[in-house]
Amino acid sequence: MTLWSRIADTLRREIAEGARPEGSKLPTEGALAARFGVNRHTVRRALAALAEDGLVRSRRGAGTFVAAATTEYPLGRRVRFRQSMQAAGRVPGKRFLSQETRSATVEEARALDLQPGAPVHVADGISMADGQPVALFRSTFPAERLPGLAEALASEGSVTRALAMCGVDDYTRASTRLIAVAATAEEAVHLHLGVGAPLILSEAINVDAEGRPVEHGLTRFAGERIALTLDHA
Amino acid sequence: MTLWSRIADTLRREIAEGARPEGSKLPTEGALAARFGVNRHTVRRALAALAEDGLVRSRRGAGTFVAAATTEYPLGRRVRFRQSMQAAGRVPGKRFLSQETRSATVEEARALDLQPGAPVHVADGISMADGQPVALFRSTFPAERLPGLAEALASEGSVTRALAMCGVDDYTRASTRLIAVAATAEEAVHLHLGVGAPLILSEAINVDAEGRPVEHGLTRFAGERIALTLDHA
DNA sequence: CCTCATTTGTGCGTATGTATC
DNA sequence: AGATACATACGCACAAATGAG
Repeated sequence: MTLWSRIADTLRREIAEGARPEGSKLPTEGALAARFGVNRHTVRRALAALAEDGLVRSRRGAGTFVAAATTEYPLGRRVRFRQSMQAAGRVPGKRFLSQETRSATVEEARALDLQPGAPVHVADGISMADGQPVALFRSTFPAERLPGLAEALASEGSVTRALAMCGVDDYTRASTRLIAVAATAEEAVHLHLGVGAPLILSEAINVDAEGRPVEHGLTRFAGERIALTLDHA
Repeated sequence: MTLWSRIADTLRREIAEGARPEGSKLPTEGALAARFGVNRHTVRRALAALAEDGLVRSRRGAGTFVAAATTEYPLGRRVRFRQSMQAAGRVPGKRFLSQETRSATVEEARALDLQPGAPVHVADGISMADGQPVALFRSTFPAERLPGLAEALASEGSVTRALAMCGVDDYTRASTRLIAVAATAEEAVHLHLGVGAPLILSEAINVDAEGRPVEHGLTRFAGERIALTLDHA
């Protein structure tokens, strides 16, 4: 219909067809204006529409870039990052930022059903999809119940496999709480987002087959790169 | 910071404080430009930001109007329209459009775990908040397991109470699937929306305490009047 | 470290189209 | 039919952030 919507559709198709891969830089607004024979404002209107759909992201002084497609992440009683990413056709990745064993805070003790001050093992890290960071996590485990977990986490790089090595063959999610928060400066750096970008903060408790808590997970998802889906089956 | 964001914030607060009630018409773009001493384009940028947040809606030739506040509707294992609306400070309402008992389609039979062709009771209706339509629903029940449901629905006007009269004291949601659709002409009429308005189509299965399906719900929410929230605690 | 060209973001002025009342 | 009001589009100018050198 309108000029700007035709331009937006043209760019949309170029992105969908793969001619403009994820992360690639679009031509400058001026160049696009010349290509389509319109004013720069008209191009900007088209780019605003694409940005609203989450297809592109612009950075002042740098340019406009094709955003990564959002990955579907189902939330349910069985939540496995690795499997979910593979099901979504992405290559999962994980990097640990730090690990430590210390006394539990009041909140951690309550979440894990421990005595206050009991030892817990805490791991911080980044979850990635196709090499791009999509979430920051902090996992807290009851240290006394899971001896050798620190080494297992480091060697396996997988929560599921590390827990299996500590005798926890299976675990399920008991609860999930979701709130929206703005990215802090540190979070923004790790997730390659701007400060204040919307994050989904997920607080989860995973329990073993007997219902005893084995992990307290605090995950901050990059809201625009991950779509959470609910399936309480 | 910017001119347009300051103008947007000013208008946002006027709306939040109730100085500009729902449905009221904002001053014309020209009038706002004069009031803030800026160009009309700057006012348009501010109004675009408000429209993106869903706070206002503009109609060419008519003006810009304050949109009705969205109602929060939590989705989880226990989903009760009446209670959720009351919790959100709204007066819930329900109107049945039609009811019939017939043979189940293939999809309905699979959803309710019935033999194809088994009798089902189907109720169509409108859900309202503060007298305004917010959703169209179609509930399908296994007729053989719930004798007398039709009369119960008609007399009680509540799914929860009607099921209770049929011996289902409690039910929980087993699964929810959400997709976005455009409103058909008929849906638009019932929901007081334009044709093509975005709807959220929710397909849900509710089960009794033993896990047997008791209701298959197909609900079309007016996307701009209801915000679905997920909290499966 | 600083400079500087590049690129997006903001803002104003103007004109025309088009739906609404 | 006419006035009003929003939608689109062009042109110009400057600010602010980026990134290369």
